[in-house]
Formats: sequence, C-alpha cells, structure tokens
Amino acid sequence: MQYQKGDIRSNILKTARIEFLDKGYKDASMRTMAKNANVGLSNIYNYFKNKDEIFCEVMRPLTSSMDKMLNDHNDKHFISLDVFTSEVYLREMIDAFVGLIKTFKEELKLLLFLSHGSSLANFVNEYTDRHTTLGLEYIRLMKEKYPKINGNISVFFIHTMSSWWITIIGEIVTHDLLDQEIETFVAEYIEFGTAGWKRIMKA
Amino acid sequence: MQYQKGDIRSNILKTARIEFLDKGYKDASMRTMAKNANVGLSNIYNYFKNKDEIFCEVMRPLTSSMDKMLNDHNDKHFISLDVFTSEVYLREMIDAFVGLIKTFKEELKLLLFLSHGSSLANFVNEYTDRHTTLGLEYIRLMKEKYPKINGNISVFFIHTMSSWWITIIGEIVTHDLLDQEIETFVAEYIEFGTAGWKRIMKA
Amino acid sequence: MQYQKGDIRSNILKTARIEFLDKGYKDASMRTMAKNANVGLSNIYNYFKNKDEIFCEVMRPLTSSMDKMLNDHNDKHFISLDVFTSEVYLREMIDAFVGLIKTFKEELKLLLFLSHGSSLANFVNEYTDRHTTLGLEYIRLMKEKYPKINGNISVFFIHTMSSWWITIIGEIVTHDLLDQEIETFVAEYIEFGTAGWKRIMKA
Amino acid sequence: MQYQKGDIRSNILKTARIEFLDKGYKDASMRTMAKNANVGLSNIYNYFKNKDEIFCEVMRPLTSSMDKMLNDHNDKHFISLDVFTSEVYLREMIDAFVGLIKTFKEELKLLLFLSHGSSLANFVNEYTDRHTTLGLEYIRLMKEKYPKINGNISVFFIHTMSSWWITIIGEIVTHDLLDQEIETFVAEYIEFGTAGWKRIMKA
DNA sequence: TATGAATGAGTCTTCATTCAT
DNA sequence: CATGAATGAAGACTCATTCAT
Repeated sequence: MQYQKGDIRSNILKTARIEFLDKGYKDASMRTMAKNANVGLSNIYNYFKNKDEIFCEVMRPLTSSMDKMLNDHNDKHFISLDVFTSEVYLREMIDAFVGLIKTFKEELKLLLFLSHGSSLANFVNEYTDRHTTLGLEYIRLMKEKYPKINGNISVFFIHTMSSWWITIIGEIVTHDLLDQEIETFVAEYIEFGTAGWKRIMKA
Repeated sequence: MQYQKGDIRSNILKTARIEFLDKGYKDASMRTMAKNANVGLSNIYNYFKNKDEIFCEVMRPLTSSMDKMLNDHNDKHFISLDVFTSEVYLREMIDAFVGLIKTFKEELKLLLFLSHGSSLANFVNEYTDRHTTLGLEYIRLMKEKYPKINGNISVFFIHTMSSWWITIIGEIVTHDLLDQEIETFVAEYIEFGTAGWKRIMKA
Repeated sequence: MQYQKGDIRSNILKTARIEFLDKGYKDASMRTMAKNANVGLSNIYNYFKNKDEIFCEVMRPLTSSMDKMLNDHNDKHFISLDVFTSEVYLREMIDAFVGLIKTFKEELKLLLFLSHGSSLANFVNEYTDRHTTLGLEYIRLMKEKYPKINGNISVFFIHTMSSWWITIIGEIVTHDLLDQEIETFVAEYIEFGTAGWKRIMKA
Repeated sequence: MQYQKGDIRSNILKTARIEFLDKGYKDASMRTMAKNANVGLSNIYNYFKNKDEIFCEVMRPLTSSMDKMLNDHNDKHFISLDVFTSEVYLREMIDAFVGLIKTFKEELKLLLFLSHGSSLANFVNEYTDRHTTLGLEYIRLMKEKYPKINGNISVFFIHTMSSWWITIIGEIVTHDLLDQEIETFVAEYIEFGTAGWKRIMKA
C-alpha cells in the first residue's frame, strides 16, 4: 500500500529477472512473476505493456552498454591506427568485454541463451553484424595506411571472428570463470589472435 | 491408405522434422504433426514415447555422425602425431565438419538453435566438452613427444577453441554459404589457426 | 496544460466518441480514451459515473434531437390533418430525418449499429414504438375526420412502417449517400409510400 | 463416457446456441458453454476450431436456407414474369420468408441482432446486397418485356426495399407474432407494396 | 481535481499426454 | 494398431471500476 511507484516497478523487474533467468523468456510465467513480486497479475500491466517490454527493461542496462561499447570503439580507434598496435586493439576490445561480463554476467546469459521468443532474440546477431562492419572498416583503413598488407579477407571470416567473441563471452558466463582464469585466458587469446591476424594479413 | 508399419513411423518423423524446423522444439505442436502426417494424434504415441523421443529420433542421424566423428578422431590421430602436421589435423577436423554441414544443414540448425526444451538442448555443450577433452589429450601427447613445446595451455582456452568451431558451423548453416565461400573461409581459418597454435605452443 | 473544467470534460467526450465509433460501445476501452484524452483513467470517473454515462453523453445531441422531433410532430400535425396532405406529412417527416442524418451521421451509426451493451441499446426500439403510437393516433384522427377510410390497420403494420424509416436511415448513413442521391431516393420513397398508404386506407 | 461422437458435438452445439441467444456472440462465454454441456472446456476444441466456428455451425441451417432461398428465386422467377404477377412475386417471396421465420426464429434473432464480432456479422449486409442485385435484374427483365414501364429506379431504392424485408423479419421475430397476426400483416404489406410498386413503375 | 495503484474475475485458446475402446 | 474423447493446467492479456492520497 505504502509503496512508491518506483519500488513496485523495480520490484517487478527484480522478480522478473529471476524468473527469466530460471526459465528463459518463453517459459517464464507472468503469473509466477506476479506471485513472487506480491503484485496482482493484472497490476503488472499498469507498469509494463507486456512481457516483452519487461524483458527489454531487464536487459536495458546490458544492451545500452553493448551499444555504447560499439559506438565508443568507432570513435576511438579509427583515428590513429598502427599495425603494431593490433595487440592493443585486441586488448582494449577484450577488456571492454571483460568489464561487461563482470557487470552483467546474468544478463548476458539471458541475452545469449534465454532470449528466444523475445524481441531481443536477434540482438546478438545484429550486434555481430555491426561488429563485423566495424572490423571490415578497420581493415580497409589499415590497408590504406599499409598498402602492403593483405586486405583481401573474406567478409565471412571477419564475421566469424566477431561471433567468436560472442561465443567466448558465452563460455565465460556459463563456466563461472574466476578473474585469474579470465586473465590467463585473455593472455592466451591475444597471443593466439595476434599471431593469427599477422599471418593472415601478411603483416 | 495401406501403409506398412515403417511407412507411418517415418512419415511421422518426416512431418515432425518439418514442424520442428519451422517452430523449434518447444513451439512445435504434436497436433500439427499428426495432422500433416495424416495420423491420429494419439496414434503417434504408439510409435514414440513422447515429443522428446521424436525429436531425438529426427536428430539421430546427425548426433550419431557427430559422435562417430569424435570417436574416429580419437582412433586415427593419436597414433602418429607430428607437430608439423597440425595443419593436417586442422584440415581433417574441418573437412569432417564441412561434410557434416553439407549432409545435415537443417538438422544442425535444429540442434544449434531450436532444441531448447528438449533433451538434446545440452548436446552441443556436452559435445564441446568431449571435444575439449580430446584436444587436451592431443596436447598432452604432443608435449610427450616434443618436450620443448608449451603444453601449459589453459583448459578453458581449449574449450573456447572447441566451441568456436560450433559457432562457425552455426554461422555457416545460418548464412547459407556456397561451397566456394566455405572453401575460401576454411583456407583463411587454417592459416589463422595454425599461426595461432604454433605461437601459443611455442612450436 | 491549463485546461478549464469544461475543456477536460469535453475533451474526454471527444476522444470517447472517436473510440466508440471505432470499436463500438462494448469494445471501446476506457484506457484508450484516457490515453487519447491525456487524462488519468481514474480521473474520468470524476466527470462521469461510468462508461455508459459517457456514451449517453456523447449521444445526447442526437437523442435529444430525435426526442424533440417526435414531440414537434405531435404538436404540429394533429391540428389540421387532411387526407390529401399525406404526401406533405411524409415529406415533412422525411425532411426532418434527412436533417438529422446530415447533422448526426456518425452518431446515428453509433446508435443504430454500435450501441450494443449500453443503455441506449434499446433506444431505437423504444423510439420506433413511440413513433408507432403516434402513427396510430394519426390514423385514428383521420378516421374520425373521414369516416369512410379504412382505419383498421394492424398495429404491427404501422410498427413496421416506423422501423422502415430507421432502416432507411441506417442505409443512408452506411452508404454515404450524396445529397443528390438522397433527394432522388426521397422522391421515389414518397411516390411509393403515398400510393401504398392510399391503397391501404382505401382513400 | 459412453457418448457417441455426434452426441457430444450436438450437445455442445445445443448449449452453445442457448448461450449465444442469451448473451450474443461476443459476450457468450466458452466456459459457460462447457459447463452447461458437461464437457471440459478444452475438449470443445476437439470438436470445433474456435468460438466462431461453433457460431457458424449453430447458424448453418439458417444460413444455408437463406442462401438456398435466394438461389431458388433466381431459378424460378426469371422464366415467366408478368407485370400483373408482381403480387405473386411478392407473395412468394414473403411466403418463403415467413417459412424461414417459423423454422428459425431464434437463429434469426442471433443473426440479426447478436452476431456482432463473429464472421457472420456481415452476413445480413451481404445478403441484402445479393437480394438487391436480384431485384435489379428482375426490374431489368420487366422493362425488357414491358418497355413502357419505368425501369429507372435508383439502386439505392431497391437496396432499401431489400433491407426493409430484413427489418420486417427482425420485427416479427422480436415481437413474437402469432400466425394470424403474421397473415394479417402480410396481406397489408402486399396491398401496400403492390400499390407502391405499380405507381413507381408507372405500370 | 487528479493521480497511481490495485483488483479479481474474466477473455479465448493451446498444450502434451492418457485412456478406454 | 488405431481412434475419438477427455483432461486440467497453463498461456498472456484486458476489463471497468475503486480507493487512498
């Protein structure tokens, strides 16, 4: 009775989040959310338009951060790029991802594995596509600056590299890696990746 | 009208496959299958225990092949391994996968993206784990034979590489790649991968 | 922002009218009205007792006019009636209706086709009944004045003639007749009707 | 348990009919039907696709008869028509309607006043249109045979006459007219109508 | 006057599965 | 082997209205 508006709303979101994590978007039950939030089922619809909106709202912090990440990269990197900095490029990208993982572990599980049926079901694919576009642009600029390198890399390969990252994120959030393990992995990944990229670009 | 026993069963499987591909495991409707197979709904239960069994049966050719693939590798490779053959190792592995893709494109979509809710939902994870185990064993043997190489690679990194392959398969079946495109990609992937592996193993 | 009292009320009525026309009484949503009127849903209940009252209020101009029409006729016609003026009688009646149609086309649609569930659902029937009573009285007076005519016309027939007019109104508002078309129709109707009436009254 | 298929089906239809008559299509409750038919709610959906299908099935005898009526007329009348038989024409038409009314009184109420929301909501309008088309054709043929008559009657007037009949049917089923009253009315109607038609056609 | 919160019964429809015949 | 009937819980969502503030 004496709740303030925000309290109830965020209360719903909290229990919704748990329900979504437990069952996935499709199988999550509005009834259950209502019960756990101590709210009348119909009352939920005074706060949210529908199930999908609740889901999006739960995911908003993550999706916003991810969008922001992509845009930031856009701004930051294409100013001064250097072939020898590709390690830096990788490191930054991955650091950003690691930060994301630490903040939004559960939400990432939701996004990657449990969003089927929601309007965010395609978010990852679209994100990968945008990331791929960015990668292509990066390579184009490198080629401009260092004409000798091989810029002739198939779009699909770049795409694959983008979705690899997503896969890695999925693996990390799934396996509850410790910070130390993450660090180790990142080191290996960078070693592996820079060697691979250098070879493929004949740099 | 005069179906033989096998006819009906395989008829059910055929329409079930289409229904599963169309809607995914969870959303696929037994009623629809029955209707399209010209079979009484309850009669389906004379041929299969439940929905899940139908799904598994539809997927059996794929899952068997995948299991077989893993076992074959086990047998074949650990006899004569050579660090210089890692390219061969990759090539073989990937050829096997490419064969799989060409034969079971639709089933792979089912397995990777539409199996949620079924008992095969975890198949990919388990497969990745088994594949990871294999990879670890491979490295251990390499290290035994060539003591100078770095065998100290984190389990998680290997795991990541395994699931990358799955991701790639997913990308290929999703994007309807042409054979030529697949070939191009494989070449790039191998170049990238062997360079990466060599570096990380200090080989 | 600074609405005056009347503004809000009439604002609600305006949006309610649109909503009613769009969905009919039953399917019209209070929520939608509130939203479109930029008014809190519960606040509507400070201006109107309930949905039905809103509907009646929206329809008031029409229902008042119709009531007035009936009363006017009552006053006007029963003073000097003449069997040869029956054409005039028809003409006046129909002119009144045509005026009504031009002024309240949309409201008439509401009243005739979309009032189910509201307290006006029976308005048309009651109106027809009252109109019938009037017709009966008219005939009675005619018979008094011209004893030779046949005054023995069944109540139901008169009733039918009354509801015919309502039907015609419904047809006109439904088919968006042009003025010219209405005129043509009225001429035909009067020709048809006077011939019919004369015959049936043996006049 | 020992019901035969048809029993249950027709049982559902019977209770559905009552529920529809009681509340109209939209407000009729599937729950109530199920309860009154002693059938599990979900079981109803083994017999009918949805609420609308039940409604159509309940109405089928009526709608079929009406369709048949229209077609029959088509066949019968346009062979030998005679201007002096217009009374016969009217009489036959109306007899057909009266027969309909006696057989399907309740269904007619449903169709005319309670079908809103169902797929039969427009049946009456469409029927009127078809009937109008028929009327136009009739007049055209008359004009051919008796070139002197006035065939120049507006479509809308004919349309109005068609929908008048529907109105009359509605009035009869609403007011529970006795057979004797119907007969009286029909006689008056025919007298009125033939006079009207003759005048308007200058015949 | 105005608002946000709450209500609780209600909507139609779908589901996989079981069972007696 | 096949069928038709049945089940009962569950699905998301809407409704007009009330009430305390």
